[in-house]
Amino acid sequence: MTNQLDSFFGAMADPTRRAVIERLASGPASVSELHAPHQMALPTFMRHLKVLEDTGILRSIKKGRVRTCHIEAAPLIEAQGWLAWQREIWEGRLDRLDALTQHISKTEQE
Amino acid sequence: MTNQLDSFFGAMADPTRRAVIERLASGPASVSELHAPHQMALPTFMRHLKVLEDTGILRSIKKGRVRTCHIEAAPLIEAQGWLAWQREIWEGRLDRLDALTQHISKTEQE
DNA sequence: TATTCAGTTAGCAAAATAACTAACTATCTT
DNA sequence: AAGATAGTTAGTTATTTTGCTAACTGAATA
Repeated sequence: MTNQLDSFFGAMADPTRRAVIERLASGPASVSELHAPHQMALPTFMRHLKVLEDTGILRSIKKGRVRTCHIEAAPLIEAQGWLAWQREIWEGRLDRLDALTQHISKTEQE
Repeated sequence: MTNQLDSFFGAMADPTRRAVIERLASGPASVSELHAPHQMALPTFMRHLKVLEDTGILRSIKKGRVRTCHIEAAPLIEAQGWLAWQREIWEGRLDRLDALTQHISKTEQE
C-alpha cells in the first residue's frame, strides 16, 4: 500500500527540494551549483539530494570530482496524473454541492 | 519561503490521507464513513483528517453529532499547476540531453 | 609535491510525525 | 432516563526528519 506517490509527495513537501527541482527543470547542474543559493551546510543539502535521488526524481553521474544532477520526469508525471484523476472525478460531479446538502439532510433524518 | 505547496505535498505523502481524498472525490462523507475502511484507531485517523483540513484540502461541517467532510479543490489545482509548470519547462528543453552532455564536458575542461 | 576544490562519511541533537490507550462530551434512540 | 453512537481531548511512545560540526577521500591545480 506504500505507493511510489508516498515518496514523491514526501520529497516535494520541502521547499529546498522543490527549489532544486525548479532549478533542474531548466537543465542539469553540479552539486555545488545547486547548493550555492541555499544557506544550509553542504552535508545537510546533500541529504536533500539523496531524498530526491532515492525517489527517482533526480539522477546523477559523477565525473572526476564533480557530480552532475538532472531530472527524471517519470515520477513527476505520475503524480500529476494522480492529481488530474482526482480532479476529474471531483469535477465530474456536477451535483457535488447537491450531494453535500443531501448527505447532511439525510444524516439529520437518521 | 514556506509555501502552501509544502503543506499540500506533505499532506499527500501519506497513503491514508490520499485514500481519504480519493474517497471524497466522489462525494462528501462523515468521519465514521471515512474511517471505516482503515485499520487504525479513530483518534489517529482524526489526526489525518486534521492535517487535511489544516492545509485547506478538506472542509467539514458538524451537524448534530455527525461531521460531514468534503473536498476543497483549490490546493489540489495549485499543486497540479506547479507540477505542470515544471514539466513544461523540462519538456520545453528539446536539448536537455545535449545540455547534460555539454555540462559534463564543460566541467571536465575546467 | 603541496594545496585547493568537490563531494562524502560519521555522529549527534532537536523537532516533527504517526501511532496507541483511556477517558470524556454531546447527541440521538429506546 | 438509560444506553448507544459519533466524535473529541489528553497524554504517552517510537520513529523519522532535518539540521549541525568535524574529519575525511579523491581529483585537479599551482
